[in-house]
Amino acid sequence: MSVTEYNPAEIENTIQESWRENNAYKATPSKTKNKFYCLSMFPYPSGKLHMGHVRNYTIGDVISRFKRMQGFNVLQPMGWDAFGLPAENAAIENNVSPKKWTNKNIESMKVQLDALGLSYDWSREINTSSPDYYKWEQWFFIQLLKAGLVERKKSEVNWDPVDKTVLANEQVIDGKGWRSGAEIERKKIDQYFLKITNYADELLEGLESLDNWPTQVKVMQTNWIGKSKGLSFHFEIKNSAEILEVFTTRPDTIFGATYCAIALDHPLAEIAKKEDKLIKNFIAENQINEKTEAALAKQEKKGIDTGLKAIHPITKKLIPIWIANFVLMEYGTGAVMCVPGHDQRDYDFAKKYSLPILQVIETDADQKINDEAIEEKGLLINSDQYNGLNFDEAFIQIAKDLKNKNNAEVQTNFRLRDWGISRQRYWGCPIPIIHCDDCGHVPVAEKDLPVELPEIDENTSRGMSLSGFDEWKKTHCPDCNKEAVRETDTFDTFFESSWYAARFASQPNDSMLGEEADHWLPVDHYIGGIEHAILHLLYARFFNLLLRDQNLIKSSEPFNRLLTQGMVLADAFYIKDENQNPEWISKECVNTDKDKLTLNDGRAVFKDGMSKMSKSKLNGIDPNIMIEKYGADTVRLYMMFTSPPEQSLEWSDTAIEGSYRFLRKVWNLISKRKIYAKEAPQEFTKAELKLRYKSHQTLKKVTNDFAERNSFNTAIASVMELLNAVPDSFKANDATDSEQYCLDEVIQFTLKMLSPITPHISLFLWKEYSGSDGAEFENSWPIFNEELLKLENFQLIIQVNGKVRGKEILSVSMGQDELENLAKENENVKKILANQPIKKVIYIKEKLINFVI
RNA sequence: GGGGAUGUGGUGGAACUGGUAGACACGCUUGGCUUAGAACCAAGUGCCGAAAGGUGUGGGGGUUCGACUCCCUCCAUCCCUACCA
Repeated sequence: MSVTEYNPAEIENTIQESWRENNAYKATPSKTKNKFYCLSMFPYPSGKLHMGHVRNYTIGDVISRFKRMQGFNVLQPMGWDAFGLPAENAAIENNVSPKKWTNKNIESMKVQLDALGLSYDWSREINTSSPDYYKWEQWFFIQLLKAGLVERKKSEVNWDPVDKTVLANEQVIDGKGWRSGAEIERKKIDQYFLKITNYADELLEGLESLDNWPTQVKVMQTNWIGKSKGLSFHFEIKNSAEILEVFTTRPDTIFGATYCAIALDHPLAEIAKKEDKLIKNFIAENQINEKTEAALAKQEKKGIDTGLKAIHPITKKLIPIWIANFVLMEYGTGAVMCVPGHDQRDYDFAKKYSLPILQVIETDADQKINDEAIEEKGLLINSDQYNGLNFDEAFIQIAKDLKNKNNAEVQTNFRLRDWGISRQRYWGCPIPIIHCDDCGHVPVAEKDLPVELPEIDENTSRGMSLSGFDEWKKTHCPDCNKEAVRETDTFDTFFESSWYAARFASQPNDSMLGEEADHWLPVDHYIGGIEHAILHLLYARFFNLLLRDQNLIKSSEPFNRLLTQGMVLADAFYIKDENQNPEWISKECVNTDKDKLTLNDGRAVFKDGMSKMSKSKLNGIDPNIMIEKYGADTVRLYMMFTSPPEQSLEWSDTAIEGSYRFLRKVWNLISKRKIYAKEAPQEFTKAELKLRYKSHQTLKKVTNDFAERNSFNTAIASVMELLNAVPDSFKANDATDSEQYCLDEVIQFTLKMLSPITPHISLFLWKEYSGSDGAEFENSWPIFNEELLKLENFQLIIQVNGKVRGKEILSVSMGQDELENLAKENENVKKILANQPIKKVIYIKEKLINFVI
């Protein structure tokens, strides 16, 4: 065979063509092989693959390919999370229907994915915007409705009064509509909710079984669900028949309650504002128009006294009731008891409005509430009959005493709220409900499913919602056949992504899921961005329980093992405009002269450092261009080599050259060789045994890195080390038989170990090198020989007082006494010990000895 | 504000269970090859120091014979915060 240059484009086309022809990655249930379901979070079809996708899908593909080599029957599907806001925005901007826009994007992104050499079973492709898919979502919603897991209630949305449309949180910037710039209003409308709180306990307990999930994700979900035990009780109000219901997790601090705070729209606030103009003004001025949790928490805390006095349930003292902008009607009862001595938020508020602060908990004698609240638990003081009790004792006693007065209930509370699933949009799955004047809100008959989206008109209004489709809305009541109207809200797009994993496993035409679902489920390995740690992953776990309880699947958790990959970052550059504001520019426009960065016109360019690749910062790197330049194998190798998967990855134009160089090195070594098919030699020289040791040790490490640690960067580094360890003489033309045999071992292991990461070059070289058709190559993983890993000698590290002072190569058969004496005799060690008495000797077997003097 | 993470040479990172800090790469320096460049090959490369040696994992403190690793505290950056996906 003639030696040619490494030409990735040619190789990759050839290999990808052969995979396509052979239907190489189509998954069918097997009775002999164990199944392995590997899933990467499917993308929103924005039109262009970005480096974040490339990284995500490469990780999933490496795991899939490795498992396939280990003999598993692997299912790795891919599809499209096709509903969502960007399609509507594109429609408004470019006058193209969301459907056309989305489907075009899917087409081009599929080509891009294929160019990466990802081993997907495309026969299972899902497009969530297709009626075949969302039909079952609608059907399932109706089952949930029947099971009492759906609630219809009023809830607030962001209303843009100029564009006359509901806005997503990200479309509200500083309280204003992103297009209109109008002040956003809060509007209450009827919406559907899924009762995820019914499953709060099970979602919490389920986390304990997820041994192969990152702890951080489990902690985040635990905190998000936020289970807490507390006391629910009420205050009576002086000169009023009303009562004030509150919940607290710290009943031990009840003697420290010096005021109560209620929400702006609490019933008591409504009463108070009728009587007092100042209060009315305060409420009007403090209406919140941005309601994300972050925005609420950062706003200045303001309040006003209602003049109402609550009667402390134990001391009977009167304490004022304030209206406060940080208390929300939606959470709990919309009212809280405030203990400024032991809650920092209450403390700040009390200082601001000169409300009394009492200390009722003592942690140690010195700690006083001079500058801040004491939030730790301790013993009760200034609490009459409860003085001296600890938290648990006080909780029980106070709960009991209040209960006896018919005013308390021990309650378990969850921070988790029910899932609001209604969206006032066009490009989503229509909620299958019909509103009838006589029969109320009636589910669409199952025979009439799916409720399909209407085709869109050429000229769309600015705000996009189904409510504008008057003809489509008109229908008849499934119960009484009277004229009725359709529900015009669509599902939250998290709905689609909550069950796609199951649908990939089984997609019958006549039902939601078939028998094959339980064959593949649960997903064995799920890979996606850490940004989905809470919402998507919690909703998907919730849906899995719903599917189980509807007897559609058997497993209780959808994802056995989870890998959350970090973001892809790149350098971002900007210039300053006349107001010193940054104006982002693309890297291509920047000239580097010595240390100065400039534009062509000489203006100074500033470096922002590494930040997430984004459109707005113009720092995205186009995967296509990189694939054209270096080939998919290099891009994949770079992605896997340059950072551990969980961490963020910093793009570097020069570093990717290094990955390309390595593959060229592999090519140059192997492409000019043929397998040296002779019998194994009987004896090996020391140098040969050393290389064989390295080969098998590397294989052992790489196997562990792939299978257990998901540590691909270190796996690649060890393969590089192995190739570096081959002596030149072994590669020479006059190498001995046994040298060639050892080199063969290196080559075979190397191609196998690289195959999951760089599948094209590996398979191509294997075929050429072995002269086989490569059929078995992707289905077998080599086994290392434990015998070759036994060592006769080891290196002993000699420390004095924990500092390395010498190293000795010693036999593993040496006893500790002998070894200790030898260590003391080491020239440098001897000098430092200088005959001083040794207080202590610490010996770590075959590793280290430490003399303490 | 709350929750979660991250911080190691000029750069990306390694050190898996408390036991040699800097593997493997990128970059850089020197040399070879070349008319020249690219590519490739060889040697070197944490910092201070001529060397001996000292010092060094965001800052400060602690536990330990021994700390990148465990504890306390502070700082910086990133992610999520329920209608972006």
